Amino acid sequence: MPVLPQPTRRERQREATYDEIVRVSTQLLTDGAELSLRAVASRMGMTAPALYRYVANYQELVDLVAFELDKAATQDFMAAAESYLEDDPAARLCAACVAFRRWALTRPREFALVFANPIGSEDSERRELLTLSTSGHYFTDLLYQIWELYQFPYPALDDLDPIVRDAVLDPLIPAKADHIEPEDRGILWIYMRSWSALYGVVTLESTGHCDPRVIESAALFRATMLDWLEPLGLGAETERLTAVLDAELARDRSQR
Amino acid sequence: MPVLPQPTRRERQREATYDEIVRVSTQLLTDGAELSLRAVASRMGMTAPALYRYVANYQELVDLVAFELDKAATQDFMAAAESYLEDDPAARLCAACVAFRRWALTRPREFALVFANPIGSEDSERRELLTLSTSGHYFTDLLYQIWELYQFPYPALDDLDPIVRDAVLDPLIPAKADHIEPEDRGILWIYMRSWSALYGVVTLESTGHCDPRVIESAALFRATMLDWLEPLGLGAETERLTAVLDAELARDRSQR
DNA sequence: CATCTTGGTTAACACCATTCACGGTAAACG
DNA sequence: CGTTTACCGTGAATGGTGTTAACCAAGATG
Repeated sequence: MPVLPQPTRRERQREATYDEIVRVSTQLLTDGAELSLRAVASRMGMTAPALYRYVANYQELVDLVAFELDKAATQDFMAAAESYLEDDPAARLCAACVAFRRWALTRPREFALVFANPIGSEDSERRELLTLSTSGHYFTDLLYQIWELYQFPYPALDDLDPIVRDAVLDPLIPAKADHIEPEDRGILWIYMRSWSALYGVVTLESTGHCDPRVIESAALFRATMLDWLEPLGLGAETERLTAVLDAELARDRSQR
Repeated sequence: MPVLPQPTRRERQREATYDEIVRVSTQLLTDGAELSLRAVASRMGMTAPALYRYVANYQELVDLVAFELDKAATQDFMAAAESYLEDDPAARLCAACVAFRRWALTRPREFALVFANPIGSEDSERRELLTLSTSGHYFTDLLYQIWELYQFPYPALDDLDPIVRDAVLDPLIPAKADHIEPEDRGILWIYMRSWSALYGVVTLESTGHCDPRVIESAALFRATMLDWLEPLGLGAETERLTAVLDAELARDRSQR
């Protein structure tokens, strides 16, 4: 029944301006300007009310841009990871995490928009969009690859809090979980735990609620990362991965 | 030279309205309304421009309110802690952390204002205010009390990254450090590390970037807390403190 | 008493999101 | 092909925001 032959001219036009809205919005942010409907419209040579033909309200625009920023940032993370071989997911994860931190430090406004944007627990609309987060999928995937290689221990379903069990079986967070066997979903618990640790340091640093010298030295971030090597079965590779971490962090400092 | 005999009538008046501004502002927030100069002024029976006689701009008002909210929240944490004996700082820390989480979950807007409010690294004005944060002082003090009792290991100054060493010797973060001997300042490193872990979970939960069921179950928070018992020399008391944690968390659930 | 400082006012500017009534134009349909 | 309809933009208006400038009255000060 659903026939979608070819997008009609009008549909193409609509999608084009839709894309332009997102493009201009992100551009606006990276230019250091405020994100506002008026500013976006004005840059497109339109008036603000016209944008309401494309987004329901301001918040929707913000969410849209957040999604797009996340997608673009993930490309960065992937690029950083690809400095290392495909069969070395541990090194790739280290590089990706450093890239994540770098992004959070160089673009604090964008970081806050994507990762500190408050989401009401009842707001199912925005929850769904959050679930699609590209970076979340990428990081879970990296973690899964590490597990395939190193078989780090994870809790059995029965050992999990029943509510958490439901949560890992049918996750409402961004996670590429479809290809993980239900019995192995305890891996997602490890993901949440490690993610919350990484999130803590990086948010602390990005928002500046941290001694500037601690940020400069990256010591807190580094220590947190090292703490998580053992639980991910990477204890034997500590030396090698520390080198990877330090190399990536050094690249940061020289760039700044 | 500096003579301050008694505050003149005008000075008292000024301070009174100043206090009222802060009081009305926090009230506004807890009422669920937006914090705006106009709203504050209107509630005080004044006009917005008058407020500029007291605060330089909107951001300064926000910082002022953030400071005040933090102070009030700390009173909550202390009250929760006082359910346990003064000579049991470990139990008190657990209770305070749960209270911290509870506050972050019930008042996400206030939490974001205080703990996710971005602070530029060059903005020394706001940095100073941050350094005075009441909650930070309280938590460092609790941690120090635990150290006095349990003597958990901490890095020697020489083992610290030189930059971090400077940071713990002359901290730019909220920390009650004056009474800690310089050689013992490695304790502050433990503080930063444990704080960043706690901060990660709580921020994740408060902003909603987390599966709602994980929040409901408090499993992530609980696991993070338990992980930090060992490094704080509380490994032998795991059972007792787990009970404390669960009791406090249970009180949360019943209240909601 | 005259002067100056302080703390408030009103008016105005430049933004912001959002709604509504309208019009033109391009697609869709008979 | 002509007519209708749906879409996409407009301008105008509403009510909100922070912020500045000119002004003014009352209290403090010489």
